[in-house]
Amino acid sequence: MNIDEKILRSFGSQTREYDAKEFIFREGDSPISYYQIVSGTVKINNYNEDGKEFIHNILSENQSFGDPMLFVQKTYPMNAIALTPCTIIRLPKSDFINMLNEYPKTSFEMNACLSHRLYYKLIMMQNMSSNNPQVRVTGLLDFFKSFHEDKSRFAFKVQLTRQQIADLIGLRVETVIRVLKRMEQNNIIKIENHKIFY
DNA sequence: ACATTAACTGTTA
DNA sequence: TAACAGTTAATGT
Repeated sequence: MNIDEKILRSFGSQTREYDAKEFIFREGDSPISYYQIVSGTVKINNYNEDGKEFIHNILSENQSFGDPMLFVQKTYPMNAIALTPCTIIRLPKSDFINMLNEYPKTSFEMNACLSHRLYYKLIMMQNMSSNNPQVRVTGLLDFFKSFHEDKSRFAFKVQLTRQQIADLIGLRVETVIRVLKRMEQNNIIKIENHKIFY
């Protein structure tokens, strides 16, 4: 979701800076705001019982996060953590609701955005239930490429580390490296000085 | 700090 | 039992 900053400001949004590694919200917190990234990257994650991290998503500029929680009376089931120093616009929940009421266009776009996420969540779930690691990696790359304009082959430069890819699909780095190497051999991706093109 | 390789272990198709 | 993901550890960029 990307809402015009002017509109957000006119409904009372505040801009705030976050340091790298700073929590923006934690599991169990009550949702109080709409969050939209102006600059920097944010990860949405969980830690399982033995402390292993699972990353749900990694977001960058012009993307929002946590917004589904503004429509249900629940606490966050995940954390949002700044990966890099970030500038983030925050719009309080009640003001966000006002905005949706007064600008039906933003409300409609919100629907489209949530639908896109729901669609890819489903696709990712199907891919994740595969024990074939290449299916999982490819599914993840498809998801991140879906935000990219140029759909042609090798046009998308993946901005994730091998470790982040592993944490996003529940595999080990070594496995991710092995799979990526095989995918390069099969001409599915291109690797240029460690950077992945899909 | 991130990526790669190698050698080994355990699981499973 | 051969393949292959995870583990550990060392090494490379």
